[in-house]
Amino acid sequence: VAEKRVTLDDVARLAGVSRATASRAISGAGPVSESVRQRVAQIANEIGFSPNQAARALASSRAHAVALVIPEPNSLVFGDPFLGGLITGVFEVFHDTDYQLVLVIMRPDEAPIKAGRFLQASYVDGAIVVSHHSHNRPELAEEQQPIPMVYVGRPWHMKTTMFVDVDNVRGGQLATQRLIDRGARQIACIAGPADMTPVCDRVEGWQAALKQAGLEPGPLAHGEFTRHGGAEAMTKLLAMSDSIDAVFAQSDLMAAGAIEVLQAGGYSVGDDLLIISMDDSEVARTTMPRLSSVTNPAAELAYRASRMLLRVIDDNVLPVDIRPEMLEPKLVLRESA
Amino acid sequence: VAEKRVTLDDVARLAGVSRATASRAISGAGPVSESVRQRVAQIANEIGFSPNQAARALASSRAHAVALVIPEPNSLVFGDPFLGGLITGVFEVFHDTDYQLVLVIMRPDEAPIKAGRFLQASYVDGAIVVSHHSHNRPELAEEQQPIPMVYVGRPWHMKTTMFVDVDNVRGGQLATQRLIDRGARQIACIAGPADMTPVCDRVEGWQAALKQAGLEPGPLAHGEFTRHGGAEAMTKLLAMSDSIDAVFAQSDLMAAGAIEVLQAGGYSVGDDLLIISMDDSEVARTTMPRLSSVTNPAAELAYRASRMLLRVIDDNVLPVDIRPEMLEPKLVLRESA
DNA sequence: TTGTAGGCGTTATCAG
DNA sequence: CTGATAACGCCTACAA
Repeated sequence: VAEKRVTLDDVARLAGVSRATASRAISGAGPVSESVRQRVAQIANEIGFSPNQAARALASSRAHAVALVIPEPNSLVFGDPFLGGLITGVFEVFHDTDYQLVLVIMRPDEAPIKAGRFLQASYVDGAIVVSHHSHNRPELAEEQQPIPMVYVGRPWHMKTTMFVDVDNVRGGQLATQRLIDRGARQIACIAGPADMTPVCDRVEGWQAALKQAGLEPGPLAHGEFTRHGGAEAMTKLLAMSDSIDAVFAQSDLMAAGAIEVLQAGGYSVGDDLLIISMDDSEVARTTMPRLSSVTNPAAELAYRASRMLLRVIDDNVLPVDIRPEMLEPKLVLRESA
Repeated sequence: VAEKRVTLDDVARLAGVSRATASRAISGAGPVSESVRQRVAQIANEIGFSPNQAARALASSRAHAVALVIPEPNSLVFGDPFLGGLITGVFEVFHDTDYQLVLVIMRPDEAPIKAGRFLQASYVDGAIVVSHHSHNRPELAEEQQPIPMVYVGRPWHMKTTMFVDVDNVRGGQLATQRLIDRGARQIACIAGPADMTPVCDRVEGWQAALKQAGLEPGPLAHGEFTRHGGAEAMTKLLAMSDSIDAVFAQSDLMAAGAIEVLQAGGYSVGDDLLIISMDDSEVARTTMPRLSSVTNPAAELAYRASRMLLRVIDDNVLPVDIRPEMLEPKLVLRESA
């Protein structure tokens, strides 16, 4: 377990070249003759050399790693299909690069200092931040950090243009309009936490669609982006009004929770009462009835965010030259509405 | 974005002490007078110093990071409740330590070299490996790596004692016995990939219970540990025999897939045909009917594995002095069997 | 308790 | 194209 590590010196000595040359040959930077490159590669392989990342990072002042920061509790991270798709997508992109992806999950009860310091510690060359709430985590603001940061979901303070998002206002409109088209008159909304921009935007879209149709805004309830949060919100809504005929839920998981409550209450979902959600994840296809849903393209957002970050840290594009990217949501119809 | 980094030298100078003293004060190692410690801390905080991890790692030859290695495709990782619970649990433990957890997801199509080199690159001080298949990934064998490795799930080659697992043979028995007790006579098994020890163990338990009850072994079908894998396996089983009256599915997700197939085929699950699974995750509580399931305590396994690793890398316990830990599975009854 | 000095394994800047 | 040589920022005996 404790054999002496093989270093670049060993490779250089055995290959009969200087350490500098061996370094160039292995890192692929700088000019090296083809014969030397091959010999060095051969030897490195034989003796099982792998460059010490710490030394490399120290000397080059590049960590060859990026962080994916999620300021949410663990259980939420691994239960939510949107976050799952996002994480998967980001991993997918960085698998094909030289960067190691480090998943940083911040608990709400955790001192801001830990993640803040992490980002400042030359541990990573850049970061992607998702699910950003407003009030907490000031250390996640771009101007606080020495490394480039890309946000998934429009940040509250628009000092940065480095973000990707789906057009959530439009998403809320699309969903609500569908309910209106199906003849619903009192349309409620199950929203996520009120301190996230996507949540506010979707509420705005919901209100806009209702207004345009000349309908009164229905009741609104906020909750966590979980099955349980959706169930609780639905319970609240039923207590607020007894004439709801449709619900716009802001995530598939919340809709699934709401459906359970509705069915327990004797409603026939998709019939007495319509429901439509947002995400269009796997979950939308496994509820009964299956959910009509507005897309929230996790994989595409992940791809765009990753590319955006790589443009800055790899291709030296300046952050000020980056334009935000906005994706169009689409309506996917199934049995629930 | 590009201000000069503040280093330990800056702190030392401003505090009027040597770099060595500043280092001791900040890392908390070695003797420092209380007054100096406070002054240094104060200054460090004022000028926003955070130690460069690369330099620290290089000098101390400790990365202050550990890896959680999962040799499965992304989609499987973020869809499976057992893996989700495991990851969550491991994060939970390391949140409270000084170690940064790095999640390493290996794709099947990925060159072994990438992960292997990663583990050798002094990137991490230890690793936890889960979901280990037999044929692939020789680089995940402990003797191949210079760092301590703990396995979740008994490894194929028993050269190491550093593993934690649930008693899968017992789990298979418990599940199958329940079906027998309910009066089932032809009991099929939906198993995970045949190259994983937990899968083989559960099959063994299934067979043992049947044999002891004097029943013929029912049909067996392998598949991926996914909803889809379970559905496919169930389809195969139905083609193999038309008198199955119960199924032991090796994961909740597989059982959920199987249920869909059965219901589409007109079976009344929990009535005509009993089904029982293993994991006892959230999924078991959201299928219709809800699943009877044998526990596979992800959080507890995560906790034990993490502690085991910490004993070796933090408390200098020798790997040879580590005993494997085996958890007892329990039967949880619901409507499906 | 504190300071001095050497080294951790690479990369990068120069000459040659 | 190659080889010295100096960083990179911190830790850690060792000596004071």
